[in-house]
Amino acid sequence: MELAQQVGSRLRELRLERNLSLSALARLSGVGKGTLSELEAGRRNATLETLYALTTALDSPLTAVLGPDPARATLSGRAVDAVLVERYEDPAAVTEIYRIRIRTGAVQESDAHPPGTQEHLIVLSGTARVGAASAPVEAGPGEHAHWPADIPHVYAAVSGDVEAILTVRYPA
Amino acid sequence: MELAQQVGSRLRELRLERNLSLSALARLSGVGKGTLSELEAGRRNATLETLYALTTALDSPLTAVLGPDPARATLSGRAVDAVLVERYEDPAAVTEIYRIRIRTGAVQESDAHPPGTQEHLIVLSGTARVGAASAPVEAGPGEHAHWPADIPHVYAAVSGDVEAILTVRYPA
DNA sequence: ACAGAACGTTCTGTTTACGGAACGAAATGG
DNA sequence: CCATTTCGTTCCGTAAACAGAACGTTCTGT
Repeated sequence: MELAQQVGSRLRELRLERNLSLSALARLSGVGKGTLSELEAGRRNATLETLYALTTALDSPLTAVLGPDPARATLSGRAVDAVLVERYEDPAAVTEIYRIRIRTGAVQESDAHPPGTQEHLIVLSGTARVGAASAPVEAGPGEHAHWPADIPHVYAAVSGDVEAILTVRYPA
Repeated sequence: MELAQQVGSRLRELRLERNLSLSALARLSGVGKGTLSELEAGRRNATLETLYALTTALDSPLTAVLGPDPARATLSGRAVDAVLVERYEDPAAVTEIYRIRIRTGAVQESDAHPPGTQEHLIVLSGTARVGAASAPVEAGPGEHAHWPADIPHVYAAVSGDVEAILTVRYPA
């Protein structure tokens, strides 16, 4: 089964990253050697208890062997790929944090968001040109930009691909 | 078993939130009625396949039935509580994103981090006074502050508790 | 070169998670 | 007011996940 195979290969990856032999992990976790062998081969649908014993021995969260979280939405546009890292709702506003990459050679325009929306960008690498469509600013590695997003705004990479953290905050 | 009981009660919560009967969820998910009954009672160690069928029918990520992620480390200091939201490693640096709250009435001092470390703060609510110990700055809701963290620095809340997003980036 | 240990896979018997049927209780409706 | 449906739990036979043993193979060390 496909799910079992995905879990199996992730399990094997984690084990090898830690330079553990299959036998060693079996001993550490208290899981049978044969069980682990077949799990890694994707020939078993593990029980939660078994998975928990293994991930605990691997000092990993249980989620490390489950697929990428489908709730972690990804948005792809002309020049920007974004993956949602976190989303909070508080009484006043909704805050979303994205890990984004801006590709060179293209400009992405975004229409106005709800009134009061603000965006912050912290650049990790590359140089970005972002902000209000009428007055974009540049931000290099380690720098920050901030603009109102309730008017049309743009994202572009000036030099090299840009890795950055984008925070969007809009009234509830 | 304790793990099974936690999963069971979360499963029941999710089902009730959606106003589904146990029988209806069993039908939707293709899981046996008896199986689901005993799962919710915490009397079974579910198989991944079964859990996946159930969470899919509930339109929830698989992680919704697993406990809170223990990898989400929390740090508590004199004035600051921080929960790690995300951590990336790239060839050049490590980036950590925290959701933090700064309590009023106390000042937290932090010693110098590794050379080259930078911190960014985006304030969601309240007014913070943060930055180099020798030259802190104020940032109100929606504002941003940025300082080198390889020297002693401070965190304080000027008015009301401060909710904010803290990004720490230091060379690998 | 050979003994011994450790490796990962395959086999074996037991336990248990599974789907479905059977059950009594509560809700529904004609 | 009784017939029918739907509810959640319990029972049952089967399939499979489990721990541990047995196996051949590949390291390790003397």
